[in-house]
Amino acid sequence: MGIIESRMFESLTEAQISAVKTVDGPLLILAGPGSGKTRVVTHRTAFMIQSGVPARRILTLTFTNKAADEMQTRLKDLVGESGVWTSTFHKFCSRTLRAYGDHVGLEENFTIYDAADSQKALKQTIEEHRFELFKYSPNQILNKISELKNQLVNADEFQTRPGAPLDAIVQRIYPLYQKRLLQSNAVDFDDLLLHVAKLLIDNPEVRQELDARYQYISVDEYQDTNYAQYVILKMLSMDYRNLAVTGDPDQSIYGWRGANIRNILDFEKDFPETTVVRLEQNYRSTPNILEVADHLIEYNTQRKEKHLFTDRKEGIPVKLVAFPSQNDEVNVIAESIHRQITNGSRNARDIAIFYRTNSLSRNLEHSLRTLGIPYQIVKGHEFYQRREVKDILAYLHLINNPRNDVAFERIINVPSRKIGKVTIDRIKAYAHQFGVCLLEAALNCEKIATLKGNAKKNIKKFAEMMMRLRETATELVSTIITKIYLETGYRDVLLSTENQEDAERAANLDELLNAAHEFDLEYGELGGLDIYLDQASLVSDVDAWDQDDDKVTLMTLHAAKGLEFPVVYIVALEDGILPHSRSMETDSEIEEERRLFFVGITRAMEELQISRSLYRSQKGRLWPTIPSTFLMELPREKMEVHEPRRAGSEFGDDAFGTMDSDDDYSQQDHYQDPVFGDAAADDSATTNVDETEFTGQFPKGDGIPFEIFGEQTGRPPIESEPAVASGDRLPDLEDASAGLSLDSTGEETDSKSSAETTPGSPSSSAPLIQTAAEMLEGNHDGEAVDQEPPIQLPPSAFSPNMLVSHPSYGVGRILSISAAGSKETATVDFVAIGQKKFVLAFCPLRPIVE
DNA sequence: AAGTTGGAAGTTTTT
DNA sequence: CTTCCAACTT
Repeated sequence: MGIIESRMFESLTEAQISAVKTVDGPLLILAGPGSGKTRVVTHRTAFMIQSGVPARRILTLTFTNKAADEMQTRLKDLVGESGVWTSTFHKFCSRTLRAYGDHVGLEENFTIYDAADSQKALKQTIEEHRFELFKYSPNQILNKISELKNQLVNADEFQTRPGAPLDAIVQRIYPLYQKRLLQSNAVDFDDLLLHVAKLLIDNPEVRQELDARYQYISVDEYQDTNYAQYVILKMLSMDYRNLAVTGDPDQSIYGWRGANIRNILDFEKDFPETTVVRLEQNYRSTPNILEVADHLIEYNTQRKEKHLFTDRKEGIPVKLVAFPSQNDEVNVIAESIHRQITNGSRNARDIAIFYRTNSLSRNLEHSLRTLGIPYQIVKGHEFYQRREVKDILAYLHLINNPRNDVAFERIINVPSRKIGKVTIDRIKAYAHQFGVCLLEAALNCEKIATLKGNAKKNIKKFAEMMMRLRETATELVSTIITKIYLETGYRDVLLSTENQEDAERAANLDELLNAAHEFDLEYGELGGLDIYLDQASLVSDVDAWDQDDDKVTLMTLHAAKGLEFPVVYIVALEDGILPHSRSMETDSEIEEERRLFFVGITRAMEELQISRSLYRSQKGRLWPTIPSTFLMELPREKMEVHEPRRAGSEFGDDAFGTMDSDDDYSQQDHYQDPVFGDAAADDSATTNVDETEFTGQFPKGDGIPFEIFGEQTGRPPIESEPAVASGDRLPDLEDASAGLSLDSTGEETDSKSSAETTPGSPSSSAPLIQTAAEMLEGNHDGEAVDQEPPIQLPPSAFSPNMLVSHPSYGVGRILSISAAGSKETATVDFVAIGQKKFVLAFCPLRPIVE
């Protein structure tokens, strides 16, 4: 062992070695981002095996299959095939329940309901008992039940708080929902943990047995465990207290799912004999990136003080950029990525873009696709959420577990069998009356008096077909699926139409079959229908991410945890997005949002750009944004900042209200101003690069009036993006030097980029604004229209002889200006169409900075 | 019974 | 903007 041991340790630091060598007793590894945590855990496991711990006594728990697979692979590299069980929490619980489920009323072929299934089950419960929900949604009730389950509160244990109407409703529904799940031999996600925890609490002999089986347990991402998981770990570590947990309180981002950051903060109280190892050296990021992360996270109070350090070279500054519009944001990022890839400085796989909400990926996708940049969106559920896939899975579920009523209802009439709602209701009534599942009721359709004629015949046919399919349950999954296709004709129906969409669906079904075939090959004897369905139910988003695929990665900040990329973009640092509007109520929610941002920042190895947009569309409307408060918490003097900055002096007075001119964010005040709004402020905006003055990054006259309450004026909110004028190409990540030189010269314009972008080129001629009428006509591309969209500009922004651009008429030169004040009018000579007159206060003219 | 249409509502993160 | 659901038509 000596030789192996020394080779194994040679690449580790002292702190890491001490963690690796602590095999017995509780161990807490506080591992900062990029501190080589996975290496430590795998080396530690390898060390245990070499020290003689039987591999089957070791259990490694992670949150995602991706993480579990990686551990497995890396362990294999160290010690070869070992037989250590590496699993996600949920999968571990599922396996445990398939063996011991009888203690909690489950048969081994139970079904795992996903979120949609759970919601259907809840809705069925509500419908069946005719509950009045008042103002509450099924989802709110489900969330509450989920919360209770995470706290291991059973249906019969729930104490309502006085004066909480939701509690009262939940108290009545929860037991019935739970009863329905058990009757269907089904569990929801939370049940997987709840049942196992209860099983261990209520059955000392089982607890003892499992404790002895898993004598060495190690847990990844411990900061994200909830109470149920905590109890499970505790119960499994009573006789054999060899519990090693790894985590970072600063990366706890699943509080909303019941994760309790106290689990890690209080670990030493729970296990007083704990060995604590701190891994604070970061091997991933440059000092510049690390400092931004460190500076930010200092604002949190709920944490263990930790100081990240690194040996790495300083690298380039982190960029902080404000874009005029979200289209600019995504386009500039996409162009930047495009350049990096085409000039060979980066591979697509080196680059990632993170966002707070999935909906933000849409624009990014569009921009990347336009430039032909390969990308992958990390959203693992997507495939399994497709209708056709869910339908076939429902057949599989029903074959595996005939009591799965949700599956039954899903496919009883898919493909169409002329079985309608009335018929189904009659089956349900019978099932309810006799306490049987829907499939059994269907089998007994002869006995259902209300059914007759064709309805009865069709039901019977369906039930008999299901019984035939049931006989295939023990065959290979791919065989079962093939038989489903044959018996139901589902795939043929799709192929029989000319419909392109149906063809795609059929192709997806082929893919499903292929995947099942691969599963059969991979798992062999260890596979089987229930294992397969577990796989399908317990995928996490990040599981779908393919590290080796040479594509730009797009993912949520949540999904990004545990990963790293040389180049990272984080977008939409805006109030209400990050921090998210639904997570701004309490300090602890804000702190979690801050940790989420911290996680995003610390994924970056070499380059990082953080951006926001001055406008963002939501629900199809364009709104002005407020910068995220987190942006104020960054060490701006160490960063490369491209933010619009208020310069009231531009127009000689403080027409836009009082503000603290030293504070970039004081412009927030202007979002309240119904007349000039922030857009006016942005007009005058200068860009602050490293706190120096105007650099011309933002054009004058890109002002857009807006109404906070768009409806009140009868005019819809702005529905098109405010465009960037030519020559105002924003700095991007790979353009660091350009941005910095601007800074140093203090020059007003970026002549280099204005030369690149000719006025009138597609990227610079997007319409400033469209009226509702234009929208209706689909006039998006700046064709001349009679109606001039109203744009307000500060009067003094124009002067004779100035070059201007108009979204419809293109480029022109101002000939003269008349009648000063609010009716100030300009006569403009357009290159394309000749002279035109405009009232300056209400026209979309913008100066072209020369 | 099935398909179509209209309106309303909801939109965080995910095992 | 999207999705879901209810009411309507065929």
